Amino acid sequence: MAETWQQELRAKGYRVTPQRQLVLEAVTNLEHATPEEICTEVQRTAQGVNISTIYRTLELLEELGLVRHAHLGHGPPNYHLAAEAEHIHLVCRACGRAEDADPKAAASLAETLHGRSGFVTDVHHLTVYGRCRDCAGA
Amino acid sequence: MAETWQQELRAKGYRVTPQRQLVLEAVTNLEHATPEEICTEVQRTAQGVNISTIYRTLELLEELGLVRHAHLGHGPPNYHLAAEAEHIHLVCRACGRAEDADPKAAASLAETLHGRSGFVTDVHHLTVYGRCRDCAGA
DNA sequence: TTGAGTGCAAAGTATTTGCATTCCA
DNA sequence: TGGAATGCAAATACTTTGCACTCAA
Repeated sequence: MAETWQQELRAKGYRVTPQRQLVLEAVTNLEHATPEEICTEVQRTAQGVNISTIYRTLELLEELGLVRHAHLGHGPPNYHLAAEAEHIHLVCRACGRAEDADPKAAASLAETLHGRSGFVTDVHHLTVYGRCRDCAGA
Repeated sequence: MAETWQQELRAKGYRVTPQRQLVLEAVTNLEHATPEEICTEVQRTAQGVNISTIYRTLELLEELGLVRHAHLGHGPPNYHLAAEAEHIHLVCRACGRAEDADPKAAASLAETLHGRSGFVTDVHHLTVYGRCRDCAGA
């Protein structure tokens, strides 16, 4: 059976703390959330947890490959589980809403870039700006 | 002959100021620059210009469609002339460097997204994260 | 026991805003 | 001249850091 993330943490000399467990749970439950939102979620269970711990933990979890983040426009980054189904983000510049899309749409892009520049695309980090159907129609 | 941007400004009730001219010149010369860098460039000519004017001016110029911006990672956004040859940005998550690529690579992506969700992709705002040839090899 | 992890407060970076003053039209 | 634009300073948003204390191993 696969190694748990707790075991992986310990194996690398890190410690398993309640804060880390809560942050990972929050990322799992919220699916897409900013550090601030994750903090709020974590504090529902443990109100003492500080926002700086959230930042430090997210950095660690990302380093371990458990979570990923994407930049959806001007604001803070958006975290989600790495294990979640991969997807790309479509952000509407008019109404600001974000929707998810199938990463297959970017397959040809990734292939082309790799062929031309040797660039290896991180598809689940892809954010596409534009106008959603509603705003494009207007 | 085409309307100049100065005429366009006046026609919309805005004023043509030295600051606005300098900001547009800076964006033109620097090609890719953050608000901070644009401010520094502008101040080489007019040292009194304030950073807040840079932000306000960039917002205006973008609204007029003269400049565009893209988010290249964590830092501040990156401005360039809208008239510049369109391109997409490839940002390496390992070394942090950004390179430009042909927007044609994203044509199929844009087409797919439009077909499936009606989303109109803003191709020149596209930033692709991943690993550049050098870092991918390592 | 001990040093990695945390909370807290302060600092840092990026951006926005209120307001008195300036200057384009 | 009148009001849009600017400079300045303060405020805001997001994130990082230093340090003393805590607790997982």
